[in-house]
Amino acid sequence: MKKAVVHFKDYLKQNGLRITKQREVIVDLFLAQDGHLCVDELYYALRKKYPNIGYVTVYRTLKLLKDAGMVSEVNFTGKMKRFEHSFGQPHHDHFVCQKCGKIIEFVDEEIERKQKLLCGKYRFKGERHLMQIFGLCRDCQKGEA
Amino acid sequence: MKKAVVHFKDYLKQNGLRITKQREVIVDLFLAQDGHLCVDELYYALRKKYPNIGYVTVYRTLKLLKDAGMVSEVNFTGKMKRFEHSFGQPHHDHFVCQKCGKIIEFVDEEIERKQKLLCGKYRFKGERHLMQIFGLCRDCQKGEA
DNA sequence: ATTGAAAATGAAATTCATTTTCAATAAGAT
DNA sequence: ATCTTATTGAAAATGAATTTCATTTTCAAT
Repeated sequence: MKKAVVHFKDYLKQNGLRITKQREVIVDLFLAQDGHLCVDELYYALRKKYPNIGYVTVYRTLKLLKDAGMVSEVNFTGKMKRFEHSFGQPHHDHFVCQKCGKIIEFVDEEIERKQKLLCGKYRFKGERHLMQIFGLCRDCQKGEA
Repeated sequence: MKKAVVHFKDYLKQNGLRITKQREVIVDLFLAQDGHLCVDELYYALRKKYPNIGYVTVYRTLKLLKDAGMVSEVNFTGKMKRFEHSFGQPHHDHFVCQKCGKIIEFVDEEIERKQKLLCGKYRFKGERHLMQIFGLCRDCQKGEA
């Protein structure tokens, strides 16, 4: 069993919560994806295999994963929230393609450093940051020519 | 009359739209503020002087200002949208205090440069970016001691 | 293996921000 | 002043997220 799944089950046990079929199925499928899913996408993907699973249960399970520190919410467009893995992942930022909606992650040490510098300069106690670059991804640039 | 107001009136005329009492009042009050207001805050501020103004009119007028390129929407917490001046303002980013909710602007040339570099590296055609640093503002740090 | 208390589920209802609809009103061109 | 048409404001509609609640399931104690 994957580390992440073990971590989740531990979290449940330590908090007096239960391991259910639905939670197993949702977490499995979520972890198998590498993308930035919204609840809808995950829900419909789940429905294909398990037609009785409830929309709200997907919401609730994602919230659990978030509480367990395994998932983080990201808001790109102000529309639906998206969820991404954050178990053993380093901090990263995002490119957001405004044509196809694709989300591309990038890691940059200098940005992390810069954040600390800026906080010092403005006497702000920074805890986390968020950086998103909007534009056109490689594929969508081709279609523009 | 302020430059911004003139610009707005020009925009209305050029688009066959009308200059109304409500629009004047909303734009005046919005421009007089320097903060990052949400619709609610602006609406209640307006109500004090003009109790008959409608909530929806505030929404619509902010949308107009956005279309006129004078205002930009910023999403900080995923809850209500906030609106800030963008007429003759340079691009800037934000600190967001997680205790008092205060929003502090900062401008940093290096971040702008860094964005371009990253786009080159990843072959992404960046058009705009967004950077937010969450944490504690100066005042709220005091209260923590 | 059975039981029973507590947690989880799923459907429906609710909330909250935002958008649309529409009849009444007001702007501004003629 | 008149007339066309945009605008207004209230109410209804929408869309995402959350809460409620009766039913079902888990799992620890028997």
